[in-house]
Amino acid sequence: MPARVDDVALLDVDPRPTRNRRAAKKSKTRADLIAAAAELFGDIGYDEVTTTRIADAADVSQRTFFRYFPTKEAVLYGDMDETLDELRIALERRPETERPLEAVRAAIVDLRSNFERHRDLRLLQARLAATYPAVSAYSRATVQMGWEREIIAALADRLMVDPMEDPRPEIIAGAAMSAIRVATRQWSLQRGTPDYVDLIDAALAAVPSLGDDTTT
Amino acid sequence: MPARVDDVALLDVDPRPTRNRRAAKKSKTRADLIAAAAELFGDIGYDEVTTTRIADAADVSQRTFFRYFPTKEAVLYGDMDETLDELRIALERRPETERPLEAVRAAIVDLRSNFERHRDLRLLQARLAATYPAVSAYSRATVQMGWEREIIAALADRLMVDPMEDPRPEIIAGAAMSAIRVATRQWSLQRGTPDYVDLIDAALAAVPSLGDDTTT
DNA sequence: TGACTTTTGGCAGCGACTGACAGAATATGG
DNA sequence: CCATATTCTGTCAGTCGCTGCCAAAAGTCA
Repeated sequence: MPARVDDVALLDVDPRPTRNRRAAKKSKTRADLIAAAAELFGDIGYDEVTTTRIADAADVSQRTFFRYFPTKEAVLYGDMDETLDELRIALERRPETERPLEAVRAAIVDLRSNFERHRDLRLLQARLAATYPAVSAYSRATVQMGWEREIIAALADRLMVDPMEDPRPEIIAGAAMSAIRVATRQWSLQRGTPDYVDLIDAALAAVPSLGDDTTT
Repeated sequence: MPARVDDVALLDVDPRPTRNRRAAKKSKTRADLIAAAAELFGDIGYDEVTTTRIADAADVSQRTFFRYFPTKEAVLYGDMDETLDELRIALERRPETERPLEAVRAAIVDLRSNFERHRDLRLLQARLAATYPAVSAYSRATVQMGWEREIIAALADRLMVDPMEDPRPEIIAGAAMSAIRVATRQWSLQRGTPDYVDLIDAALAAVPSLGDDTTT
């Protein structure tokens, strides 16, 4: 009696208000929206999918969609906040003795588990960014800028300088982001066959002595 | 009789179809839109001005506005195509013997006349980009990406490499763009008092040996 | 259970942007 | 100078992303 399974599941739901059903429901809705969006974007394309359609697929109203994500682009990069948190932590963990660029490189290698966790989503993001100008623009202006901000903050701390005055943190971060962009493009074009982290690692290795304190 | 002046001006208009009245009218409309937009943006703000309002101020319909500019942001950066052309030419003029980053630096110094020509517009762009996320995003995703593309193409030519394979052109370009961004921010915050080109020059000087062929 | 807070849906609306079409302006050949 | 072909413009109607508002539903806590 397979129907039983559902019954049990239904009965399993505590009819009494559980302490944080709200939080659970919210994160479920959020995950549903991200999943629905990813599937629709993958199947149909980015411009071709409306926010209403995504909301319908996740069984919420369009109004609710915009309570969870500020823009249509944001739902495609639903992993961003989490990833930036991990990047920040990875950067903080690097020993002070490391040279700036080496610290960035090592921190990104530490994100390997994140990359694997979101592998399919990353491939989709890269593919859509290569196809749709709106996605490309969002990636540059919001996602990559987010990464850059974290890197700049970490490097400014390390070098003990004000990043508004000393251009070096932003320059190193810009070079690193360029390397990451190249690696991501190569990875996407090869549909994820080479290891992503290895590609980034190799691209970052092409950044020369940049960031040595000896240049001060 | 000051009225005469107008009469003469009116009579001066050749009633016969001049060979390129169209082209003249088009460039006038374009210039009018840019000027009207700049004034409104400067007085009221970016989000606060609608495209219809800009079109009205330039005495055209909103539909016509969008025949001249693909987006509202584009009219604020109406000098972009012209500037990118000048940047490309300046890069091509650099002798092959120059090291990559030095060529970029020198090419940008050569744009001094462009910067002076569009000084007020540049200050406005920088100010609005610091205030309105939409402008900031457009600046990053479209304007700065345009500069970067030119620099990458020039460096790839110089180094005789495929920029899709070798990450160095994009890395050097990314570092240079970061330096330019820092300089632009400083220039904008100081309301244009220090010379813009000098600031960029100084920021670019902070980019270390990056781009030496010796790193190959 | 009942009062309180948070989340949701529906609606109405704004503004950026687009396709279609008809009329005005302009270029071109005779 | 005129007729004709070409290009540009305004108008209109429509789509879509996104927002404020309010009332209903769901969840929390005593």
